[in-house]
Amino acid sequence: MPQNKKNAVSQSVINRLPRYHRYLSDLSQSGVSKISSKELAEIMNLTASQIRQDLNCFGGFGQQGYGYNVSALRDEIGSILGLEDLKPIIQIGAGNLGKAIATHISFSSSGFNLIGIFDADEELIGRDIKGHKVRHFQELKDFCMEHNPRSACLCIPREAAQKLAPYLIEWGIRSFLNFSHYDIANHFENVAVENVHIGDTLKTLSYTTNALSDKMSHE
Amino acid sequence: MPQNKKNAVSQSVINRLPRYHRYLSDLSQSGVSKISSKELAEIMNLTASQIRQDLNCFGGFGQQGYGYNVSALRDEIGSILGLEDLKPIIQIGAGNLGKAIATHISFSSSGFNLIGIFDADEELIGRDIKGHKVRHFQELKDFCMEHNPRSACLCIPREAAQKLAPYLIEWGIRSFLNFSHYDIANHFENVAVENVHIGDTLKTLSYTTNALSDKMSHE
DNA sequence: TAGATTGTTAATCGATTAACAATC
DNA sequence: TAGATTGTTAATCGATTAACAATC
Repeated sequence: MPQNKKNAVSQSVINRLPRYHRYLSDLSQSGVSKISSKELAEIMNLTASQIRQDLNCFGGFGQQGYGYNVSALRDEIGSILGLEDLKPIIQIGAGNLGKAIATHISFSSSGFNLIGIFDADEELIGRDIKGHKVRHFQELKDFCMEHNPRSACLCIPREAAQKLAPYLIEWGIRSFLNFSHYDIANHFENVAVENVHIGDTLKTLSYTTNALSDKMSHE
Repeated sequence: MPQNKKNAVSQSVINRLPRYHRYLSDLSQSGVSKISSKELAEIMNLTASQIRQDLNCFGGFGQQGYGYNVSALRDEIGSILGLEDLKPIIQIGAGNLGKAIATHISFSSSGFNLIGIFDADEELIGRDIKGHKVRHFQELKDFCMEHNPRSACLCIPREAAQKLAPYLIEWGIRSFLNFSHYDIANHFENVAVENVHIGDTLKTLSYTTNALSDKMSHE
């Protein structure tokens, strides 16, 4: 039972956990064994209050008068995030983006185990990406039946995602890392979706870039 | 003057603007010319109230009793985001991720104009990515002096980002699309940073995936 | 005009920060 | 013990939702 205190932990807290995990891993590897919420807050540019509040959603991991044990806390957060039990995940799409994701991202350090890569492009079928032969979409159903992945990483265009989503869900997929512009969460219930829309992020940067120039020129 | 009403628009609102823009573009292309906040809310899975509240940070773009003109509103939001004036941007890193970003992302539809790609790996120098010859880091300073980019897309590991950041800022870069784990915003002032940490997103998905299974098995 | 829907103010909700007693 | 720092409650702040008068 990973969640031992409050029943519902807010999305904002959950979104901060990976960053805590990252900083604590780094600290641990630099040989830091003990840290206070105040020190960590300084490093991460947060308030000590927020850190203590966040952690206490899951339990009391510190010691009064002392602080937190860095590696123990890192492990606790890793366990809350479910990073130890590697969940099988398939990737759909082996184009430019798909290749980069499969090569660049460490699924295994994020709680998943990449077990297959699929594409529709004959050109790509059979190629090797990180030790995985790219398989044809035709094999998807049988593969899902056999290996029971519950998660998928979608590196395909919106139309393909829209077409494929109902099948994936029928075949047991329940959680998605979604790079497509198809809004899965709006169309299906009881699915977990994380969208990565780099174009949207760039547009936000466009706004803040302009706002920054405005600000600087008014000073 | 893009911001004509309130002085400070919250980050939450700004983060929603690209999604509005995307949906309105799609609607416009599907031939929809008029929409009410209620209808748009339904499609986007938001509340009508939030949409009206968000838009009114920037001005009154609708018409009482009628609703909003889809393409006009799309253009207004595009203009707020600064998508028309293409800001020169350079990309640092032409590895797997860099290649995918440069190929996959349309900078020009997000307010930027990619003017150069750089890497340190001799192996990659001179290669062509989307019509850009990959240049060596050595050329960075002169290139910045000549073309005056203010923005950079960092597709390099943390150590490289940490080493390079002070130089980039010295050479005039003020805004970053940051794929590295180096926390630029913590170390420099008056810079605009958007971080893309796909590993963090995956870890969040790991949590929600487990939470979902728990939920489903308790029903 | 009557109906619809905005722009905007007020009420609610949730998240962050501050404060402090508990305790190592 | 005295000092430090947590866990936790209370206060503040901001964001979302509801309500409604203005108006097309």
